[in-house]
Amino acid sequence: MPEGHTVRRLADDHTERFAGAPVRVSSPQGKFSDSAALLDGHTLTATDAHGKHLFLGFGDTGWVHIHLGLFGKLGFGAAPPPPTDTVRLRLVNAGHYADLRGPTTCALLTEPEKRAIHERLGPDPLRGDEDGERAWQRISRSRTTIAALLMDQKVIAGVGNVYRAEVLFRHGIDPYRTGRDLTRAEWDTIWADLADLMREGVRNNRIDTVRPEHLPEAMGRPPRKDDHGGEVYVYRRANLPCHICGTEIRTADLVSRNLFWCPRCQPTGPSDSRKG
DNA sequence: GTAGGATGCTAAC
DNA sequence: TTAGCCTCCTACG
Repeated sequence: MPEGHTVRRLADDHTERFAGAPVRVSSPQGKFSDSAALLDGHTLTATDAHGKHLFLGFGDTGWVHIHLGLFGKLGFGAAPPPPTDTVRLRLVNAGHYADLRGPTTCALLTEPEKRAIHERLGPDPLRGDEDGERAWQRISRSRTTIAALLMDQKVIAGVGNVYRAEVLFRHGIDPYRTGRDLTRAEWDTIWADLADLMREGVRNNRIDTVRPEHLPEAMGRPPRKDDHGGEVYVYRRANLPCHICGTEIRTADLVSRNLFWCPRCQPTGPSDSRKG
């Protein structure tokens, strides 16, 4: 269940558990066996995260590049259970194991190959090395909707379907407005808010976007349970009442992902590009 | 038991 | 624009 905050967290998890000592590396499933053999017994020397891409560095041997995709998972524990045929990559040391299942990508890369991946990704709000300027250069010239731009990893790295929906709600922005229709001030606010939300996501290992004053307790309503673990305004709340205004949350398919928004709190902008 | 969806992305048409 | 990747979980009979 990975957006950028999860991947940053996973990088830190690997550092805590495995960095600085030799690691047993295997691929019980077999699809990563050749590379695993090259890495087995080597020391984890570095980890890195950029957007939804995770990198595990093994000195001169190279970088393991992991992308979880939609359903990849990394599981940690103390003593490794008997491996099953879905475990693509297993790391083991004296006190820990990590099992990788179902990733879109698990490959051994050279340093230049890793660099090439960074170069095709947009700025990541969780990396301190950039502000939102590079993203704004693309957004301000684009006729694409802001909802689609936020999901484009070349524009901004690490935002997924939850943060996309939630950040637009938090700033009352109609998801169908185009990039070029956005003001600089609106974009700066979105970028800053994403950085805050995602940093909190790293800390808590879940996505919470509801401001304290809108929590059910503060609104005099019974506590609720969102099934993905965090408190959100609109994500996966289609046809339920908006926490703020009570209007039914709407949903639509946008670039084959489910979009959620409140039509009242996120009123249609001046150059609405909604179809149909 | 089975179908379908999911916090993602790419290659091919 | 569409199919494909590849795993887990839920909803539905």
